[in-house]
Amino acid sequence: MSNNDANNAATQPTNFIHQIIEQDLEQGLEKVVTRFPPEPNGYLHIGHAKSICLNFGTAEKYNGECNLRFDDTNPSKEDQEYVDAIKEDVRWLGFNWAGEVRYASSYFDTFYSWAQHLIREGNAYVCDLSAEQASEYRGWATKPGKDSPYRERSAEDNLDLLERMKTGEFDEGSKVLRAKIDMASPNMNLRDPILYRIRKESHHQTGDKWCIYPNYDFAHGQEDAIEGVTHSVCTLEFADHRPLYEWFIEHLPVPSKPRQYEFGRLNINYTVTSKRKLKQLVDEGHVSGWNDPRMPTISGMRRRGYSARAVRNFCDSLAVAKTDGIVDMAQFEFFIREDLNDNAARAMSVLNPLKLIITNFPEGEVERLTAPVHPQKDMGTRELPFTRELYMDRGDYNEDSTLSRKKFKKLVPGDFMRLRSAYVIKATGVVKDDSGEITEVHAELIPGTVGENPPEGMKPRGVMHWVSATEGKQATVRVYDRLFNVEAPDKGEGNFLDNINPDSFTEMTNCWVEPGLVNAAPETTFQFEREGYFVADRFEHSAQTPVFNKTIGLRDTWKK
RNA sequence: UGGGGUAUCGCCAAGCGGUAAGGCAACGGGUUUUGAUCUCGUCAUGCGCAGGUUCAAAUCCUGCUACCCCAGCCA
Repeated sequence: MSNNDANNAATQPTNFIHQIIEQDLEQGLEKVVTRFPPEPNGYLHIGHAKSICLNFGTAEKYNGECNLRFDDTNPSKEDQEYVDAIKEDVRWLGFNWAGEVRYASSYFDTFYSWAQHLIREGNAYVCDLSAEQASEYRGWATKPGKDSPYRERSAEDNLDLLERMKTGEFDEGSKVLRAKIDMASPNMNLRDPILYRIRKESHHQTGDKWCIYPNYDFAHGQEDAIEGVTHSVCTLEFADHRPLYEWFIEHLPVPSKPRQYEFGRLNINYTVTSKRKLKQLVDEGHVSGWNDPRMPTISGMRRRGYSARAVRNFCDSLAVAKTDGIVDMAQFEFFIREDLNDNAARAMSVLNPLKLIITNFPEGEVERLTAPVHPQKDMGTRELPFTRELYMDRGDYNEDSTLSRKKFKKLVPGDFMRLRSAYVIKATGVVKDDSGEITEVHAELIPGTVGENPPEGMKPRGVMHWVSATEGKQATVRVYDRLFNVEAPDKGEGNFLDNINPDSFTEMTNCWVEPGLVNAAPETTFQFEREGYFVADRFEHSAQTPVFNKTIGLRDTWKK
């Protein structure tokens, strides 16, 4: 772990889960075991990152262990692709799970024998009610449910029926195994919850071995118990399930007694964190895939250029509490910029090129200037070829020379400007095409101003970036903006898709970068000075076809 | 109108009976060859509301109110 992480860990707010753990430790608990238990039915997103940092971070903090366990109890929604992606994402975030990856499906035999155990104890029964009937029998929040007519089947019959469900003798939906608890419980989860349902589907891990699959409630606590998990941390919506979680732990011969604790899931404005919605964005082509740089998925953030450290720092800054708030995207962006400012190499790139001719610099000549890779940290230097023909950004020139020096720190006719890491120049004129558009800006350099202040009276208005038109390289730059243009895209009446920002993606193919950049390895991050942070695309960048993604702009306090 | 949660600055929050931490954002000043960074400063007589207990309450009690979650053979 870097110093940065260590420092943050030291200032980390103590949360209620850590408080509980510390009490448990004082009372003799020997080892803390946590787990991150995703279902492989989609890619991980920033909300999962918080859970990952909490679970793995907690284990790390107390010298315990954290398992990565796939809660793969529903083959109809799951896929090996997701299993692979999730493993990659957890590793990329910088965490190592204890031992091998675990799968709920590898405990299916045990679950089955435990179901038989419940039946023998008179605590479970096979129910033939249809889904609709079962729903009716379940009652309403304020209305108690009524017992299923199949509730009093004999243990022998139940055992036999369950076995036949398992071997595929019955149709999907025709039978389920239910726990016999209390149809009048004010907690709906306790109204004889379903333990097994028939699903004649091939499972990504167990193939066609099973025709029945356990429900979440009949799996999760037992998985924790089998793995010796001490603190099973989940999100708030599972609080109502805790009594059921405990019921199974009490009624089954489990090897350990884990406890469940709930915390508030992470919400961020201007985005959605629901696997269902993210999948919809992918399936319907609103984004290019799960790793589209606009996606709040871990793989999307990675491709966008966010570092794992920035994501971790952000997650660690988050409170682990029971409030369900919506964190401001600006808070996340702070950590992204903080990390990139510290670690990204500086470079220059002209996004909207406008020719800048240095009229007093000889044609064909190349002056090799050097510039630091980072303005504060010692990260070495880089070579910057300076030539007669350069590119500057169109936005850095304005014909109105009456603009105040205080307010407009860019090039205007007759005034001086510093070329970053190079000369101070004076704008002397422009060339326009027939339509009146400026095609060239002409300027002359002030000799001796590289690394030196200009003579009296030539104080530059400001500093601007540039790239040699003859030595620089052409590149594609992809600019991303927020995917949704409202704070809470999934709240309110309409479809969340209606809130998609139509301008969230812009591709600029005529950008110019300093020559060294095309050789950058994919995923190398840069600060293009005065523009923002960019990353060489993980999949499409190459020396022949340089592609950079805009990660995030520089903080901009310029009041227009 | 059943059950389970939660309410402290624009946002996220600490606080666990002794007189409102911190971060983000915002707003001012300084430094600067990135309008970046860095740096200095400002930002809750107030803790959902109303009562009560106490020398002392965001913290305890009572009663309200608001919001979130639960009626999948999803997790």
